[in-house]
Amino acid sequence: MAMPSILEAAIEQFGRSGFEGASTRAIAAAAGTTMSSITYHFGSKHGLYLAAADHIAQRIAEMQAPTVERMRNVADGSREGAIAALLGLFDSFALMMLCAESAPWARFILREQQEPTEAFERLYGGVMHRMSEQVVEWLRLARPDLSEREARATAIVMFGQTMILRAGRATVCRVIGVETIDDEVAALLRARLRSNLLAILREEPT
Amino acid sequence: MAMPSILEAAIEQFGRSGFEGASTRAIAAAAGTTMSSITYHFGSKHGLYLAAADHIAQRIAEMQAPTVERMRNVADGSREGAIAALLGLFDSFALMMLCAESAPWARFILREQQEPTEAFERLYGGVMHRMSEQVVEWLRLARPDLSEREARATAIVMFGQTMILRAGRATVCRVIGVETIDDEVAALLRARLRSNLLAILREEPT
DNA sequence: GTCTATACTACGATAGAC
DNA sequence: GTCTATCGTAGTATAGAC
Repeated sequence: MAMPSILEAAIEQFGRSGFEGASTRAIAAAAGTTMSSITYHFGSKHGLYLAAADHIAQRIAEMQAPTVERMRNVADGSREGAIAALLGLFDSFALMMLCAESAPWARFILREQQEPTEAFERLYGGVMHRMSEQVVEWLRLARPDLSEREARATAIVMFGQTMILRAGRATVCRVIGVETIDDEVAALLRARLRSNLLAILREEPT
Repeated sequence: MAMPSILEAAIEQFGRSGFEGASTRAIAAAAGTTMSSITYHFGSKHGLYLAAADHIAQRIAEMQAPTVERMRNVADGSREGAIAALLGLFDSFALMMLCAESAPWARFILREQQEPTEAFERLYGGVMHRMSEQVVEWLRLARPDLSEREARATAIVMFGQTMILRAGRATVCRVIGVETIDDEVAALLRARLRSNLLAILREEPT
């Protein structure tokens, strides 16, 4: 990136070093400006941090919007429609987790997951809530045997299968035995994810 | 914790604030000593960071050792034995992810996953490698239809279902609709995890 | 709006008393 | 081994020039 915006530089630095570890000087320098312009535009280091969270939520929402729209047409209220919609949505999540752009977002979000601050409200309210409620809704159609709470718990652990592609990236590469995830390995992981999701979604009540 | 050791305080502070954000003064103060004792015992801030990684790996290995031992007896070389061993092992992982002690470890490890340093070598070599290879071995017995690489990819995404209980904790609580995960919610999540694993492990080649 | 200059605090490392 | 004292550096925030 030739010249990132202040927000992009902030996400990068906050993600790598945390709120305290990141320095406004370094963020400003990376964005090609000076520290005091951060004060001018965002009020303070804390204001910049919250703006960074909003920016991430907005970018994720934008990135997932076309797929969500498409899957809403696939989901016709039937069980098979819901299964197809969920497979499409989780594959879209997986592609996001695998793309390079999500790396700085993930660093930022994972910190907030472990130690939630006001910024987590921005992330959850900005994009996570709508996405998870949509998954739960389709999951209840796909698995009518599950109670509301069981469906919510299932949605979470299903999402975990996708999230690990980013959150556990270093271990993923080690276990597969590659330096970086190329297209071939990405296809392998997506295929396994899809297969697992199908096994879970098609399961009949016993 | 009345008076944490320097290592415990270091894991806490490094996990919360990152390597740069954490201060040796604050770590020393939390451990009830002074900054220069860190220099004396660990050489430098960096030396303390590596020692913290070793400590985490050792504690995880100790915590999982009894279950691994028990499951090695359960795994008798048969498919059903391997399935039972995997269910037991992943449930043990889940209990670790749910217990309070793993919170500071997770904060530390997740940073290293996103931005691996020398400390990740300590974590991976210290405990992750043995655990993941054991999972892959049993998975190949449970799912003989999978190739080596498919089994490795499956092991990863299966582990993701467990890891999200810690790595995505804030979102887990929101989606379930609770403030903290009590015993009842923990049981719900473990049951869903087990059910999903069974669906994946019992799937026959199509 | 964007810069320089500066006030004040906190950092890691080290030296040396005991 | 553990402490205090101190050095040089870097942090945020603010004031004010332009």
